[in-house]
Amino acid sequence: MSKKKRVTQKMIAQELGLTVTTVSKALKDYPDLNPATKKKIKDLARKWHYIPDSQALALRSQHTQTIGLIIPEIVHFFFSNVIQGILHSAEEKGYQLIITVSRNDREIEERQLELLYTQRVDGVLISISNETNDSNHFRLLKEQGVPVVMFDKVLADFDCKKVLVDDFKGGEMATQHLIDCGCKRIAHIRGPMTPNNSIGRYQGYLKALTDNKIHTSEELIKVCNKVDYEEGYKFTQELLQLPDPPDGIFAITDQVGVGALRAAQDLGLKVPEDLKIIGFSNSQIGQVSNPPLSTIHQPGFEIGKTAARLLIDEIDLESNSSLPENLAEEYLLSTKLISRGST
Amino acid sequence: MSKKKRVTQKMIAQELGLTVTTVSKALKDYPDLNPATKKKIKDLARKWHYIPDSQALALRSQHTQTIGLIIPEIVHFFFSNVIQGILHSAEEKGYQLIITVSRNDREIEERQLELLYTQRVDGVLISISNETNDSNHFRLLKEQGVPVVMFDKVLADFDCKKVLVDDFKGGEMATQHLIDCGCKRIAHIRGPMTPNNSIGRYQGYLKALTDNKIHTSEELIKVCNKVDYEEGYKFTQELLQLPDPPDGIFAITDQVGVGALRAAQDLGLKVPEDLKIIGFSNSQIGQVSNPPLSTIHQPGFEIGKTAARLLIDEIDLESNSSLPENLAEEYLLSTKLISRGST
DNA sequence: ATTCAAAAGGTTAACGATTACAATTTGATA
DNA sequence: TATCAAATTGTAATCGTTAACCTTTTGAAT
Repeated sequence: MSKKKRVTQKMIAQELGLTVTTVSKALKDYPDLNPATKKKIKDLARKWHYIPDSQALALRSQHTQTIGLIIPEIVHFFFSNVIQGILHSAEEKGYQLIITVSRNDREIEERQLELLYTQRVDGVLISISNETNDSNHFRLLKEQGVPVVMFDKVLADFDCKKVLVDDFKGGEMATQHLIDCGCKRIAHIRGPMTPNNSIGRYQGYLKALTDNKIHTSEELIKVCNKVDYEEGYKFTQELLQLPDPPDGIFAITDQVGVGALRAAQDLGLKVPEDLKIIGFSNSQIGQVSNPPLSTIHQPGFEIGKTAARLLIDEIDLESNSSLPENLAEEYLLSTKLISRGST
Repeated sequence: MSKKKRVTQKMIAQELGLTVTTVSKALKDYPDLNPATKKKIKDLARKWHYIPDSQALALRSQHTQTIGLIIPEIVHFFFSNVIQGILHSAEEKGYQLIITVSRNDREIEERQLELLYTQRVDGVLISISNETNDSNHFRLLKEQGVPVVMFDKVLADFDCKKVLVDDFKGGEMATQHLIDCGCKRIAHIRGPMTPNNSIGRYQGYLKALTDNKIHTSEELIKVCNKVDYEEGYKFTQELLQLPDPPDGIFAITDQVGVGALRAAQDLGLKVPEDLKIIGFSNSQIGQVSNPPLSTIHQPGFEIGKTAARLLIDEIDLESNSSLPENLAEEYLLSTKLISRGST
């Protein structure tokens, strides 16, 4: 079981009859060392496979090269893509990623934030929980000057960089697409009342209708709570049983959209002939439904990549100068219409 | 911009005219302190919102309360569930999770392993990349006594705990189910030749056929490379154009299964009447296909939960005693048949 | 009054690495 | 030869926290 001790500079110094200082300098290529000594040290370090201890480095430099992430849920196509984007940028700049999940619970979110603070992450990326509508729990990080970047679900009253999908335009595009396909009476199965993206998509929907002088109607708007397949199914059943049913449905997500698709088919309707449906997100689920679901592509990877990049830039800036830079910028990433069999 | 300094024990000590030692003792509830002093310290710590610095703790204790994860890809329903399970156990035991992705590349896997080592994670969870078939890169961790637990895709020749799905039984169940539904000629669209899980499922398939005295045939077995929707579609087209086409298909994943479903429908076949199809994994995609896909449930959450728990137990044991315990155990989690419209 | 122990707090070294600031040696210049 | 600077290595403090081991004070038992 002879568990070898981890190789430290001290061990190298002892072996060569030198001080830790000299070893440290050699490994960091200080100019004021005898090249011969430097070589000896480097050779031994390589031979013994010396790897610096990031804990010690962090203690001294006050930087951990680590960023923290808080998302509402992890089993989710969109967030998986976001994580992939974040990892892309993080790797590029030599940062590690600690992942936590808030389960859409304001209290857990607060605890995770504190844990990340304890871990001394250099910055935090967060997509806010649905329950959260104030930013008090960010005070600690703010005071300490730990940069925060919010993405997807953001807090209007918190002063930081934000990376968003242009939900408004996306909603408008989706609705306009239905109109272009000949729909006259368009329903919207929307998300909960508070999160910014469900509001944005809803407003885009209204805009498109108004622009095309189509009358909006209360009975054609359904509000999801859980935003899943079942709700899509249920609300579509309701919509199709109206005296004057819709001929187009814009669903807040692909999940909901596929639920709608299924409900329509179960009621004997043909999609897209009798009813056209469009979703939002471009998740796998819509690619393989029958017919495949038209949707609005939401660039998860790009969001993650951009958010992480902005965060790391801010971290690097922070440690170089302490100039107050312009915060509170919003980065709107554009969506793309993907037209498939359902419209 | 007055960036407040992080509260340390030193600051508390200064404020109260005490030493850091006393503060440390108070916060750790040592018995040999004047209760009054202890209270003063604790009160101030709370008031100033003191939070210990885990970097300093880690340096001293040589434990980071952090585990590292390496998976081949992140945008994946199964792995998302695994992560959720891992987070569940990690949170329970007060551990943080650092996530990395190997992109199924042996070299990246090696680098990630080294990075995790640098980060001084207390243990590593890994699902091996498809490319990897030796365990040389684990030597460093092994020497240092850093526990490793492998899950899902494991390395036979590496001595550590392993958490697996019972792919063999799963494959057998899937095939048996097709037989029970009346299939006489069953095809298998399998995964690549090396990973243990694709082999296990394949062998389960063979077992079921043999047990039921059904003749196996080379032409009914297709080998995937990328294991996706497209391959499922393509191979099913080929299978259905055979002189004597199959009446049942066991697909290695739900992705592939849905591809198969679609190919069959596009060729004018009715599922399940003309052809029965079963997948593997129980991913979302199969729940919403039309008809919904029968499948074998692969308990991602449980795998993650179990693997993380085993790892953390091993870490805790390691630091208490250094008794060599029984490694190399395999934990087989059982699968479950989910029968839906496609069979 | 003397002795001793419990109570309460402090000293110091340690974890691993970095760095400002010596200290020593060497060789060149005046 | 005396002086000084360059070359090379070492000393010590620091980051935040802990813990083994002292020191001082207090008061009780003899």
